[in-house]
Amino acid sequence: MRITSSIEYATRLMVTLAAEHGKAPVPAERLAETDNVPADYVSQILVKLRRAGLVTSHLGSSGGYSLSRTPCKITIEQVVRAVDGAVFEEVCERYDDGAKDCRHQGQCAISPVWTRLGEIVTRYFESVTLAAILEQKAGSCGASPAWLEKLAPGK
Amino acid sequence: MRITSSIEYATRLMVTLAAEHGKAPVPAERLAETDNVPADYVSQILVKLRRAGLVTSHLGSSGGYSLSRTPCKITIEQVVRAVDGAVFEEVCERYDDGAKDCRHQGQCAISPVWTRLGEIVTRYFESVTLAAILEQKAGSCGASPAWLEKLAPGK
DNA sequence: ATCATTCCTGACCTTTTTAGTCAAGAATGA
DNA sequence: TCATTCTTGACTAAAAAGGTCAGGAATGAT
Repeated sequence: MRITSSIEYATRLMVTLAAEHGKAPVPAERLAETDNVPADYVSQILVKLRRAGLVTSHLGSSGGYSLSRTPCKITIEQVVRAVDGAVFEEVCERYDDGAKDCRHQGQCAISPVWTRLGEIVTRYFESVTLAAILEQKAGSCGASPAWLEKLAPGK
Repeated sequence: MRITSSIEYATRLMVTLAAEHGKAPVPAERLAETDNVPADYVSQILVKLRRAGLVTSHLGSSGGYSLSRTPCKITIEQVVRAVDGAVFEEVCERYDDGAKDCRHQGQCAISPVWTRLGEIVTRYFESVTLAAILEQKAGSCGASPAWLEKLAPGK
């Protein structure tokens, strides 16, 4: 299981745009340099982010991209969904030719394990906003943000 | 993000073996049929599970595979690690040519997000045992097992 | 108006990973 | 002794990830 380059890159771009929020739009080319992302790839990712309504594009000279809303209102969940389509893919029926003899139906107890995992991951991603990441970066708030707090129960 | 076929298949095999725990070893071919996994693929997966010490093989006629310990002591985390090598791969440096100009070092605030996710996923997998899945399957205990309980805090 | 800037679209390519197959061989128990 | 069952490792095919490219259209600056 791993974080794809699209997700990593998209997150970098969004964090950078968050830092520039309120200022002038940032051209894709500058984002590519700043965030160390291949120039032709960055455009593709930005298109997805735009279609998802997370960023706004401005044509013409001194154009570029900017966040379409405040960094507080944008979560990693939204970023991941924008570039990958879904945070967690359904497992059911993927590994069973059609649905015949599917181990995931009726009495199967395995699929709930994956479904639950998807919920947990989604829940976590929803709890992390661009603003929180930025805050962490600036080191402006001493204490760790909520999403970095220790897990509650057992070891 | 998704569950690979290896993980899904390995889990099916382990659950089936858990159900047969204490009885005679189960041949790979029978596992393939029972769990609807390609026959030649099942052996490969079982080899990994054996090398990880999760199952024991018995040669000769009436041989086969059996769990190497009680289903209570085997977690999904162990199964995933056995077939995929790691539950969650490090993100750092994967997307930065070498380490030069790496966004993941020093002041970068993104990598902790992924690291934390890895911890959460690992923690979850560690909480799910084969015994728990089996119990759920049998419907023997009315209430949901711990790992299916509602998440604690906010919506 | 013109023109450099910047985004838009979609096709294309390469590499890596996933998923699955195959065959020869060695150990074991009946 | 021999059918059964695992062992090993190489091999292949398909899908996904990762990245490139080119032609075009919109916009703002001058």
